[in-house]
Amino acid sequence: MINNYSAEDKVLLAVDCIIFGFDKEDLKILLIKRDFEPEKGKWSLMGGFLQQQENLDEAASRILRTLTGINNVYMEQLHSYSKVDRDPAERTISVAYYALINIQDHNEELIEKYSAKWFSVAKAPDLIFDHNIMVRHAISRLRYKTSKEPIGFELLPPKFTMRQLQKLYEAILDEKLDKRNFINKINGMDILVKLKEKDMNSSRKGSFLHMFDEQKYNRKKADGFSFKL
Amino acid sequence: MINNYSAEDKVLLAVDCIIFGFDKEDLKILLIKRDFEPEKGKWSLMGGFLQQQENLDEAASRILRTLTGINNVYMEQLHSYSKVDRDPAERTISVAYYALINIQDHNEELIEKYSAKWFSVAKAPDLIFDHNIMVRHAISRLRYKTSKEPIGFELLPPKFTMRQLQKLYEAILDEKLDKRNFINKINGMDILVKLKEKDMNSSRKGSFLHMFDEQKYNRKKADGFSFKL
DNA sequence: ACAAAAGTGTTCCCGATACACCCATGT
DNA sequence: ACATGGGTGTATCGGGAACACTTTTGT
Repeated sequence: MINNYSAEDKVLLAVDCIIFGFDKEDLKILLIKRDFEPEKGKWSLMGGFLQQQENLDEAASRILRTLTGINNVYMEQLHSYSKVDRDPAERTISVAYYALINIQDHNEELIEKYSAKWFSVAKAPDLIFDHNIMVRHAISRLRYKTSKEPIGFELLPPKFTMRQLQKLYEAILDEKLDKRNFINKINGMDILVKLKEKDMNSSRKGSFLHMFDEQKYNRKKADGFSFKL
Repeated sequence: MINNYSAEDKVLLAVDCIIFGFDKEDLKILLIKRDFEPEKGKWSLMGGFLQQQENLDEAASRILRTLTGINNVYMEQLHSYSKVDRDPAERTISVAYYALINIQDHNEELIEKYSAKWFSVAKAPDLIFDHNIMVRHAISRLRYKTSKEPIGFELLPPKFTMRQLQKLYEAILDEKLDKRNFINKINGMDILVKLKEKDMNSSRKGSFLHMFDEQKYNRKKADGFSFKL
């Protein structure tokens, strides 16, 4: 016989997404106000259930797309949460994912449809179930990961200034960084291209825009280089 | 209504355990020879299904206990694997855990009952499903984690020599370490107690036994100290 | 006497950090 | 002219890596 597994122990498997964005100074997360039970009216992460024909990564992408309209987003599986009574309605295991998006890319209509809102991580409201814990874990993972892989760029527009990049890392790490040391480190890795173009919004002098050169990074990585911040 | 979740999307949730041990020179994993379908006769990780009244950590502990007879083992959740056809018999999502045990503690009868066997990680056979990938991930996580937290001791007997500890880290990292630098680093952290007792098995001269001082470590940690190797 | 593992400090180097002034521009 | 943020280089410090000889004891 092929199928000797018992059917009695099946469970509902949810996927919840911690969606990170970065806005000028603050690291933010996108939360929804639940218009359904349980916990209707409270803030929570965007989530959904795993479907039969998809894997977890696909479910996470689908859920993210539902709320933001964006495809091809950097996402990573975080952890699975399984406390027996974590969801009062029914036994549910949740696999948390975090996503990094360029905050300008979100879709206004969808945000409205789901009563979603961006919150600075420092000022986010209490969330339902164990979602607060998930967010804490996600921030901790984000700190680790952004210091070891060049994924911070996912949170910025394609063209960004050094200052924006520094502000981003300051927001993620929640500490001030030295301007010269930061730029020296970044330039030392030689994975950005400096454009002729300047961003004139932030100062009178203007500041040069840069782009992450993914090809160059991949070549260097294949050669033994590793990103380190 | 309380329950507005659909029942159609429930899935089987498995827990698979990568059980690490250390034996003189080698990092090992405990594998079982499946005496049930699918893939009967092939090697695999020890696993089981999540039950309704337990969370994932508890399921992992239960599964480990079933095979080894040991309780209170260091375990950590690794990752969830969800490829749609990963298990040919039925859609199953698996949450992998890794465990660190003192290899001397295992129970011979249980090992025999499950046709289990210890393999050096370097010489382990091919495993069913995606278990090879799980093992690779587990080793990678183990490397990271043992360099940041004093969990390597879980793989040793309570009393161990500096040389054993070094061999352990060499096996985990798969690289030779310098004897003096290693001992200097360990002693610099001041989290071991050196016993008067010597282990006379490894050499004519004998070498002093040490123990991990968990209280001391916890006090230092609360004071801002962090383990680093 | 010799073989086999244990034990023990110092030097050197590189990467991380600290730090201050001039520039360009809009008002 | 001045206010605002942009851009740049060097000196110091500390942790990590390299490195070799003596000790003990069973044979």
